[in-house]
Amino acid sequence: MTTSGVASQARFSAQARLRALQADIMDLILDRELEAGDPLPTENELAMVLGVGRNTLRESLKVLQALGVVEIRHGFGMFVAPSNFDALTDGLTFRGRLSLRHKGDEALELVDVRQALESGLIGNAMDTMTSGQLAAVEESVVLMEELAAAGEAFVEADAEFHRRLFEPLNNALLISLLAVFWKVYRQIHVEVGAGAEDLAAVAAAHRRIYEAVAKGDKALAAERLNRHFDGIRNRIYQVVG
Amino acid sequence: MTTSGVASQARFSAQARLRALQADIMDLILDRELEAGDPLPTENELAMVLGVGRNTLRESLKVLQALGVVEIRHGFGMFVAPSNFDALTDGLTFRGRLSLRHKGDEALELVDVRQALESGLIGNAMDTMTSGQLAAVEESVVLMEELAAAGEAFVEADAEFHRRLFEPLNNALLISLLAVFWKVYRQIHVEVGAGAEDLAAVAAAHRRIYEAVAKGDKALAAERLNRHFDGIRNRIYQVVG
DNA sequence: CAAACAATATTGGATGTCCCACCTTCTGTT
DNA sequence: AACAGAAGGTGGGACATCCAATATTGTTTG
Repeated sequence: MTTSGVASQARFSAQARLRALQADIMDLILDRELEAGDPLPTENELAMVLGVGRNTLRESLKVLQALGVVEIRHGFGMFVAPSNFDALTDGLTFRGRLSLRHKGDEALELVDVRQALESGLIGNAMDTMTSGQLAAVEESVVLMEELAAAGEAFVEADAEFHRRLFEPLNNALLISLLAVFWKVYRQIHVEVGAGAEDLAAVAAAHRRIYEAVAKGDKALAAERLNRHFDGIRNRIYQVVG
Repeated sequence: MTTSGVASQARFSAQARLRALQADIMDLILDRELEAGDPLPTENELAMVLGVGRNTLRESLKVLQALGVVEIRHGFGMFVAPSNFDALTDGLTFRGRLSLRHKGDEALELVDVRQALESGLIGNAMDTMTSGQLAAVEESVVLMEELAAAGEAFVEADAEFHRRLFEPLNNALLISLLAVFWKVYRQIHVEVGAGAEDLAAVAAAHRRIYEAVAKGDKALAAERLNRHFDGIRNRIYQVVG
């Protein structure tokens, strides 16, 4: 039933045929019960099996690579890939930058979703957070404060803070999504050139969030996360007027 | 600074070059201040400008199409596209199906994220929900009940219920993400072949959610949404357990 | 004059072929 | 035994060529 011949004469639109080809490749992986890391047939072999030209096949393969389905290693082969959300990052970043030229709607929507995820899940994360994980969060706060005192930006420490905050949930998909939103926001932020922010104030806001988490006060932690995101949202507002 | 020559001799990895080409195309769109719906140069022209072969360019364009950045219309041209998350859907669906062959981790993670978004945002949605929107939600409930009474599955009505629930937030990105998670879950569900579920019970669960929303009780609505997702999670457990 | 039809130009869709770049593995020498 | 180099196989990339779809233009026809 699967691996339905894409090469059949069907009068599908071009886009539908491309997606059908992608589906056929994915079905082939599932049919052969390949797992992450397993090798796929060579390009020529796949093109033969699926009944399409090599260039056509490559177009689909590159899409699947971007989707994190396959990993392509030059001179070695193609393999079933572990999760990868780089593609989503790129796409959303572009959307966000494009929207900033107008009303910034998409950029704001992105912040809204990230806020919903973080403030909505902080309670769950606190439920299973170990003392070691809590210490790691504070470590990020301290690093941010040190960098702020030195007048240096702390993009990486900021990202690390949020990542560690939700590590206890043990949800790779969530971590990936948050990373995507973080990267997109950061790119937009760079684009906007908002370099004049108060580093110390940002670091302090993160410490307040940490303190609420350390106290075990879920409502307060969610509230302070919301305040943090309000600040981010305001920065975007300032740019798009 | 933008549109850096990808064709330069740099010894980047193949994947990095592909992504650089994609970035160049997106930069070109931003540099020329094109907006959604505006036409892009032809394939040949773009290949010329970016200094790559047409097949190489096409591979990048297909990726951008999958990411919802450009829209390609056979025989007409290429245009800056409106948002499109079909690609994300496909990739996540594949991941979920693949994970079901083992422990189902990714499928469960997906449900967790969807649950976090819905139960975390239901309060915000209720804040701005109009009476008309509330009526639309009930309409979906009634439809589900009718279909359940007739013994028919109500996949579409179920999806519509959740979509309408969060329409008040006016966040296209969120709606898209929820739609993605819904489709992925549905595909996994079909794959799993869990057809023997109690339609009436599912419809009743949705009515209880609606009633909590109608009463304006945010905590209760969130609680009942959580119960609903617990049921979904259990169904996945039954399959992979 | 207007509507319907047909020819054409333009654009993307697809394939085959050729050569290059990269990685692994084998093999032979030291 | 260890290292170096050769060899084979893989994906990367560029053309050239033809196919297919769409919109436009021009002609025909009522």
